[in-house]
Amino acid sequence: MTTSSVPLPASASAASQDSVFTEGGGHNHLIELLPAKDRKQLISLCQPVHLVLGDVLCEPRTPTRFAYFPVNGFVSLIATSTLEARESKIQRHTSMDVEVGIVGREGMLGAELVLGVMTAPLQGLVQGAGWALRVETKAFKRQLAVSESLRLRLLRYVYVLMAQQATAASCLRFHQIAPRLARWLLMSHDRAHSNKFHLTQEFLAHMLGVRRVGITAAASALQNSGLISYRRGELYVLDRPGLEAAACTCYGVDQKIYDTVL
Amino acid sequence: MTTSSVPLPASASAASQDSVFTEGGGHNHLIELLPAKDRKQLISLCQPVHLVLGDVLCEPRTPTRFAYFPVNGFVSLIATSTLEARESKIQRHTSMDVEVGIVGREGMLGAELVLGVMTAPLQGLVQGAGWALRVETKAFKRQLAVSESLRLRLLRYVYVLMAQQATAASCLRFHQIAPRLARWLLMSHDRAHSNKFHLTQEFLAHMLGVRRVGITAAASALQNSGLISYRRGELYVLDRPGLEAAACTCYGVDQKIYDTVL
DNA sequence: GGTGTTATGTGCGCTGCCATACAGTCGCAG
DNA sequence: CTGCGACTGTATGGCAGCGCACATAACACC
Repeated sequence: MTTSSVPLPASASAASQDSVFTEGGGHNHLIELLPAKDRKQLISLCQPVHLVLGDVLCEPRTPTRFAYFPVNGFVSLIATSTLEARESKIQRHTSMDVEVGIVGREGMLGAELVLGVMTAPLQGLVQGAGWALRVETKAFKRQLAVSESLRLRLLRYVYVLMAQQATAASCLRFHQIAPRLARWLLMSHDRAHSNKFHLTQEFLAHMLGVRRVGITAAASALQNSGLISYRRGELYVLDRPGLEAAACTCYGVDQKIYDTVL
Repeated sequence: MTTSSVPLPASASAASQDSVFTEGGGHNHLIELLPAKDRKQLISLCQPVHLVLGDVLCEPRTPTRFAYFPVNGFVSLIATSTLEARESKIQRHTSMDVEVGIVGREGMLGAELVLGVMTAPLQGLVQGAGWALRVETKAFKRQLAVSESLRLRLLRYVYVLMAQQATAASCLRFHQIAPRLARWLLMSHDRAHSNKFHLTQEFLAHMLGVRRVGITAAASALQNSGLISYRRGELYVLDRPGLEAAACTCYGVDQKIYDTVL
């Protein structure tokens, strides 16, 4: 439920002991891009926290308590929709949630604070365990007020988030399960810095907003093509270029927008 | 293609002559909410322009030349997606575009400028003819720099836009054509300030990202229920409460977010 | 090793939407 | 009034994904 705020590796020596800080080269990209002074100020307000798989960091329509800058882990942004009974004669057992964005080292969770709104618009679900820098809402807003470079940088990130959501919308509407699954794996692969994922088909179904059997079919196809392999909650990316070919172009679109804007 | 920049009613007297400025009570909501000084400054930079049905005010990945504050007309934000041949053995003739947001008197087109990005993320298609206040990118950015109330207000609007897009994503994924059509009509009704629309089924299909025959079926159902009536490009809203009951809850969700944030 | 739990694979009937084609119907210009 | 273009209604066949039910496989723990 709650994020485990561990005793932490605060100093550089402690960090070098902890593999999660050494592998993949360190920091959150948004923070890394700040001028040294602003970066240090912000980091001094943050505390490292461990993101535990399955933790919910924020819920829609509830006050934002922290902003998170993922370093190693990553978080899914999930839109929840209500079921209308009239729409189907039978009760729908699969949930109506669907992922509309992913936040990893390249971004931040809590962008609404930059817009002056204290209420989270989406659910934030930890989808890859790891570390993040966390800062309290109040301190973060104070820092936003004094650090223009921070503000400007994060506003541009908000643009990226919006573009990502727009992409997600048309992707959800038009693309089939298999290409969407491939895209999802690529996006996670980028943020996990590992070829190995810990996830079940049930979870993937939840993310893509489809039935589990739909994932079974799509994942089998990808496995038979030699692009991935998986067994009981462990999934391995075997052929990344192959996955890119199998994914819908939405992957490249998102990628490109991020690169040009940030 | 281009917006017709008409000779215009610049003075108050000219405006009182022109019915579009009198009916519905006047201004753009975002502008109206500004303190008098900031409002006047902004308005002095703007020129009224006529939004012509079908005009494209901005294209994705191209520089933003103007920001628009609709007064009477309204604009659809449209995401364009590419067709992947592998996804269907037969060529798809319906377009892959879909609307992910609407901007009317309650909002603005060109919110990316507030985020410090000069490139439009989506296509802006005039969907209801009418008037808007238009301001050039450069002047607008200068004004943003000096008017904090403007900046804060518009940032909050960006939040609303994001929420709208997230809603659209899950709506596209889970809801059927008829409720989505009802929702679309309600959203347009709110912004058109009229019970009469000028639109074809072809156009509606384009907006919802479905085939025309899908619209025929859904619209027939709504007409048979006495909620709307239409013939050859003219559509009338007959029973607004009935439409609200027929629409998916996404309508209410969007509404509520706007009310609480702005 | 046995047992319960979790994860994955399969089958079946159904529905909602798709692609395509074509037939009315209305409005308008010649 | 007549022919044409634009708009709308209807029909046919197909497919992707749905709800549901159940079978198998791996692991985890005693």
